Amino acid sequence: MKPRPRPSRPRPASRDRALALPGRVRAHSQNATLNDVAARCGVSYQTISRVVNGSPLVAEKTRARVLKAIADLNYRPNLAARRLATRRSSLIGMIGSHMTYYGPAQVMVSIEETAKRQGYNLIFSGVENPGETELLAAIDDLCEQQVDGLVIGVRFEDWIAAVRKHCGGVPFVTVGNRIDDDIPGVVVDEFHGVRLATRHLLELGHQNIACISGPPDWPAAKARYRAWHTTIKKAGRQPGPYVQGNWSTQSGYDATTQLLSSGPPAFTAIVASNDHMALGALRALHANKVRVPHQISIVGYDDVPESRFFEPPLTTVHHDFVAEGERCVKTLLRMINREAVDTTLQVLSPELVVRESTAKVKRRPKST
Amino acid sequence: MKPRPRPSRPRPASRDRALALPGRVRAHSQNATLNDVAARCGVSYQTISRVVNGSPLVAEKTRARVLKAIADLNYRPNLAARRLATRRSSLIGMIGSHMTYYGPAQVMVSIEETAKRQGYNLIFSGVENPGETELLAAIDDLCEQQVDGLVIGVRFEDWIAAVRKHCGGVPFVTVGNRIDDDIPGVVVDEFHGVRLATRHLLELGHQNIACISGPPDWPAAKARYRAWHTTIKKAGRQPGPYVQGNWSTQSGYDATTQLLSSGPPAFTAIVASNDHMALGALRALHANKVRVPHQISIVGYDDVPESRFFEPPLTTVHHDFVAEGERCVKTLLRMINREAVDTTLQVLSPELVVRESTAKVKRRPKST
DNA sequence: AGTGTTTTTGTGAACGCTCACATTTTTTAC
DNA sequence: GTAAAAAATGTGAGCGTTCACAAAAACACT
Repeated sequence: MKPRPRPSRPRPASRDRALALPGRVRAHSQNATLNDVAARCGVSYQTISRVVNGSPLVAEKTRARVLKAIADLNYRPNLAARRLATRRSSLIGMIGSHMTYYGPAQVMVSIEETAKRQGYNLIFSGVENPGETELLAAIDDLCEQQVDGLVIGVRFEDWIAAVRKHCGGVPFVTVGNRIDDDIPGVVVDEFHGVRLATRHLLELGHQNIACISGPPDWPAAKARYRAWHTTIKKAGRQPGPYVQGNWSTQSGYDATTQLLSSGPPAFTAIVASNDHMALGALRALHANKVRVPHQISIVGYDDVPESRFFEPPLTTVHHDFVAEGERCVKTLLRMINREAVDTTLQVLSPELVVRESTAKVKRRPKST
Repeated sequence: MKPRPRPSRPRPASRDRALALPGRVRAHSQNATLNDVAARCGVSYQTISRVVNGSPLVAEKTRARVLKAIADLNYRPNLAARRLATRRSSLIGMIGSHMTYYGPAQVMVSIEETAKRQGYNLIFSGVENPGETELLAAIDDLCEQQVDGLVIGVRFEDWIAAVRKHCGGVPFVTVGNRIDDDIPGVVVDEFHGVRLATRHLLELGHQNIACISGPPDWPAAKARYRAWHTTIKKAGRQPGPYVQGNWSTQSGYDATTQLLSSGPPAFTAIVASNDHMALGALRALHANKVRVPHQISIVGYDDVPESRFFEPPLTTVHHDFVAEGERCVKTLLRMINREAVDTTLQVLSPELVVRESTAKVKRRPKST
C-alpha cells in the first residue's frame, strides 16, 4: 500500500471550493447530481433515486417528469458514490498476462463480454512476469478499487495462502490454472488435449515423438509436457527428444533447429505446445529441407484461426477459450452473490483437429 | 442510462445493519477503515489519512506506529470513497474492438502498462460491432464509472458531436483513428506504410499490383486502400484488381481465390492490408500452385511476430503499436491534468520490412 | 518565564448516493 | 363520508475519504 502520488497541479475541486459562496454554488460544468435533478422537477432526491434504479413505487406521471429532467440535465449516476453507499462496485478485476497472445486475449474478451452482459465492468491488470510480489501488488490494487470479485489468470499455486490473504473477503476464481486447492476455477483439460494429439501420432505409427514445450513455469506448459510424456510411456514407448520454448514462433524455430542439429533426426513427429511454436517448427523444418508431413509429422495446440493456413495446414488441438472465460465469470458471479458454487475445478474438453501436418510414418524409424 | 438491475439476494449490508447495536458494531469481516486504524493507535483519522497519502507533516514516531497498525489491520484505502471526495478516479477507460487481433491487443496492453506506471487503472469496454448506439452506451457506462479520461479505439468520425456530448467534461483521445477534428490522438501513418510497400513493389518492376483490403468501415482499412490506389496512380500506372477482406486469414484466402478465379492472373503482386490476410493469400496461392515470390510477390502489413515465419517469410510493414498506446496515454494524462496539449494528431512512422515474399518481376506482365 | 514560530494533530463539513423508516397522499371498502 | 389499506413521496443518517481550517504541542529565542 504505497503512498499515492500527489497530483502536482492544484486540484480543481479545491479551487472551486475556495471561490464558493455560502449559498452553495455549484462548480462550473460539474456533472448534475440527484439533487440537481430533484430541484429541477420539484421532488425529493429519493424519488429521483427511485426512478434511476427502476423502483416500481413511483407514480407514472412523476417518473415521466423525472426522466425528462434526467435527459435534459444529462444526469449520470456517480458510481463512486453508489459504491460507497452500497458496498458493491459492479466491477470485476482480472489479472492476466500475455494479452498479445491469442489464447489469453480471447479469454479476456470473453470475460469482459460476459461480465458486461451481467451488468459488471472489467478492470484489467496486466502482470507480465508473474512473480509473487507483482501478483500480490496487482491484487491489492484491484481490491482497493473495491472489485466485487477477481479472476486470476496467472499462475499462483505457490502463493495460495498469500493470495487468499490479500484478497481479503473478495471472492476469486482461476482461469486456465489447475490449482488443486478447492479454489473454484475453469480450465480446459490440456493434459487430455495433448494426450489426444500424442495418441493420434502413435496411431499413425510414430515411434519416436519429440516435444517442444512452453516455459515450465506456466502450468499450461507443464500439463502439456506431462501429457506428452505420460501418454508415450503408457503406450510402452520411450519419449523422444524434448526442448523448451517460450511460446513464441521464434522459440519454436530455434527449438526445432536444435532438435535437428545432431545429425539426421531419429524422431518422426513433434508435439508442439502451441500453434505458434509449431509454426516456427514448420519453418525450421522447411529451412532444413525436411518435408512435413512426409518425413516429420507435427501437431500444435490452441487452434489459432491461422493454423489452418499454415504450410501445411496444422493438425492441432482446439481449445475453447471463449467458453473458459464465460464459465469462469458465471462462477465468480455466483460467488459474489453468495450462491452455492462447486469449488472444484470445471474442466472443459479440448478436441483434436486433424489437418495436413500429420501422416502415417513412411520410412522405418531409425531407433527402437 | 438504464435502471441498474437490483441484486436479488438480500444485501449483507442491510442485514448487518439490522442487527447492529446502537454502539456501532462493525459488520463481520468488513474491511478496516481509516477510523479503525485511528482508534487502534489513538490518533485521529486525519493523521492516518496523512500517512496513507505520504504527507510529510506527520512525526516519524507516529508514522511508524500508524504504519504498523495499517499492516496489522490489513487496511486498504477505499478508492470509491476517495473518488467521491476528490472527484478524481485515477481510472482511464478504453473502448476498443477486436482485442483478439494482434494490433488492438498490443495497443491495449501498452495502454494498460503505461497507465499503471502513472498510477492509473484501466477499465476496458469492448464494442464489437461499433455502431453509434453501442459506442455511446459504452461511453456513458465508462463515464458513470467516473473515469478521468477515455481512449477511444474505434471509429467514430460520423458521430463526433454525439461522442463529445456523451463524454461530458471527460477528456478523450483517439488511437488508431484519423479524426480530422482537432481531437487529439495518435496514429501510425498507415497511408505512408502502404505507400512504402507499394513503392517497393513498383521499384521491383511490378506493373500490375492487386490489393486485398480490410473492411471499408475501418479507417485503417480505408487509409491502406487509398495508399495503394494513390501510389500506383502517382507512378502513372493503373491499379490492379482489388478485393475486400475482413482482416481474417480466411478472408485473405477467399479474396485471393477470387482474384485467381478469372484465369491466369494479370497481376504480379499483391498488397494485403494486414499480415493475416497476406497469410491467407500465401496459402491460396500455394493451393493454386502459384509460387511466391517467383510468380507473384506479396506484402503484408503489421509485422506480426509470426510473419517472418510464414512460407516464405513475409515482406511487410512494421507498425509500432506499443508506441501508439504509450503516446496516447501520455497525451490523455496531460489533458486530464489540464496541461497544454497539441490537439493535432500525432503521427508515427511505420517501416518497411523486406523479407522473402517479394522479388523482381521475372516474366513479362501480360497487361499494360 | 514569556513570546513567537514551526511542527504536529484534530475538527467539521462535504462528496453523491442508498438505506430504513416516517410521512403524506391517494385509493379502496364499508 | 369515514376508516383502513395501499401507493407515493420525503427525511435523516451513514458509507469512507479528503479538504480547509482550527487547535495543540514542541521548539526557539530573547
